Amino acid sequence: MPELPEVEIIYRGLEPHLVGRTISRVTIRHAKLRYPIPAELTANLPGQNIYSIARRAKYLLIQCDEGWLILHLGMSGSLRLMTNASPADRHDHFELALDDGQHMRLRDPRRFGAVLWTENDPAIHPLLRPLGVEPLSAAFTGHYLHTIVQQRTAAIKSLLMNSHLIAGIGNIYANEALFRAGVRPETPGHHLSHLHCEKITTAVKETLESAIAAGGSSLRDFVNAAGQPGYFQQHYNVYGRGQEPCRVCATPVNHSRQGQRSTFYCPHCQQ
DNA sequence: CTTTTGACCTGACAGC
DNA sequence: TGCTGTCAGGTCAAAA
Repeated sequence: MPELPEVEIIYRGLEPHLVGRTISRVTIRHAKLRYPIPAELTANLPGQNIYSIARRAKYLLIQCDEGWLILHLGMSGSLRLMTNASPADRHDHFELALDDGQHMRLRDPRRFGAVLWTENDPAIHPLLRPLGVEPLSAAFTGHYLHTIVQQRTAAIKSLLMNSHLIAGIGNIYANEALFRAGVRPETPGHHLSHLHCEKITTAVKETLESAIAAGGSSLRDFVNAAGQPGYFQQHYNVYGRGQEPCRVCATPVNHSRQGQRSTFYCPHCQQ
């Protein structure tokens, strides 16, 4: 479920509750996620203080005394904080108990998520080091996008979703951003002009920022939420709207498949 | 090097 | 009520 805006909201929601706390207990119920959860966390994390939290792409980074806990929610992961720990569900795989009695619980039915540990700077972790630019950072400019797509034949949607180029744009927001930019998802990278790239970077930032802003309103309920901020009741322009009329021009939205991912676009608004 | 495909998992839903 | 097939918000490794 989590795309970048949701991970950002989770990060903001967790931050005030975790920073400054001490980990009192670690429970691993099912270690087989995308990578095995390191068994030694159970012994090594308790007693460590939490200094800071950060987000990089869709990874959540929790800085402790002796290293960093790296979390990824995959396709179906969710995190929630609770004061009174209810009995664990069969998909509740990992849990941190804090010194103030709160519990942070990871649920992930499909188990594509990850819980990792590193004692080094997470930026050089093998999974994070190859990541490209953060789409919301000042480094993600039309000029930058143009330089990377210029010599590539792959579809712009695939390029936007390539985390080694731009980190953290998932299927929903790739579709939505390209609608906002007025660019067809299957356009080969090297067909895009500098102006196209300016429009796309602006559209990516605006789309992500508005989703985060919409999610911000549910932030207040984060602790009590059932761990499912959902997609903030986003109303999408094209994603999931195959055959439905475009909100701008009423042309039926086209639904196709690129790679093995669903692609949606308005044949009139996106040329 | 770039691009595409397969794999990892479970659950929800449509259709028979 | 099953059963089967398809699809789902991610992303790495291997193949082409």
